[in-house]
Amino acid sequence: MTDYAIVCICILSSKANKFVNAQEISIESGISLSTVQKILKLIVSKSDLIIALRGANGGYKLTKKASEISIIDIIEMMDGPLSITACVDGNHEKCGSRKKCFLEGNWNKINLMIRNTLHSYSIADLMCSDPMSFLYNNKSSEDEFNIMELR
Amino acid sequence: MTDYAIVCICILSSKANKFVNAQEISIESGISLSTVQKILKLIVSKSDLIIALRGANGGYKLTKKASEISIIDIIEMMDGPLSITACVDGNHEKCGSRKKCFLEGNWNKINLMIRNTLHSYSIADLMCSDPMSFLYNNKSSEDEFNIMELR
DNA sequence: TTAAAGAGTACTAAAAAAGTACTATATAAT
DNA sequence: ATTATATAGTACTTTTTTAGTACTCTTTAA
Repeated sequence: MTDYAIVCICILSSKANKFVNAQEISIESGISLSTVQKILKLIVSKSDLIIALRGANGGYKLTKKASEISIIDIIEMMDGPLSITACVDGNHEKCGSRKKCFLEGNWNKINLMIRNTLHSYSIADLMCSDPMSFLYNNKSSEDEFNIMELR
Repeated sequence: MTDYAIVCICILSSKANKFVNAQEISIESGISLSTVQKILKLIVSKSDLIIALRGANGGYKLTKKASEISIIDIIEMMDGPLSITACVDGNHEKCGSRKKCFLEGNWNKINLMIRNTLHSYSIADLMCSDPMSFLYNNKSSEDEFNIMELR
């Protein structure tokens, strides 16, 4: 579902400033119409990333540029807060072996790093076919570091 | 399940060089005996991380030190290769909108970074209660960088 | 020889995810 | 105003995945 959401957003971003309806997105993406419809209305209701226009010639439109939408935004919008294990962050109550859990806050660190990674990638990065192009884009130095790590 | 696996491995590492049976681990962890049994035999069959001894006084023992077991090893042993989306790496056939998929190899980069993060953490790091202690441990410079990123 | 412990497999149940269908609401064009 | 078109919202069904359980077989130490 999150995959689909990202694909839909990519398509919308490739036709920015224009309302694109669910059927067009379905055809472009190969995702079934009903699924596209479901995902788009979900995104609209859960975020301000997309605005919708009803009625004839209606459709969906992104409110931000592709470079301003980070992967983590979409993932967390679809799946809720990122957490690898049950007892990350606020979820400590659900950890059955609470007192015995000596892992404590260490998961949080790992989690934070992964969030960081996902945060540093935008939809624009995903759509870009030149794997190195974001080296010379206007990205923060934090992001540049991550690129070094890729090797 | 992967959570459980990590907890079991942590317990084993706290009693290294000694065979610990499933029941002990169940009691220590709070995880039900049958689940502990299931996980441990799974780990034995899928990796060489743990060796088992049958019969009286039998049990399980780690083959490596906690600092030598990375989180990614356990996660990928339990869940298979890490991939956020369906069309990462070898999975390109399963991506329905293959030709239309303009995301191509970009997911792989993100994936690689996340693997990298998880690779840089060991069971020892997880068990360590001092959040900064791995700064002065014998870890690679690559890992040190990751710590910086945490702030 | 016996009791204890893991190995392997098959089955069941529960939870999550995905997909579908239907009704309501809004909008543009006529 | 009316109609056609498009999204909003919700409820339901199906499928898939995950988790948990039970049983039989094999190994090992006392």
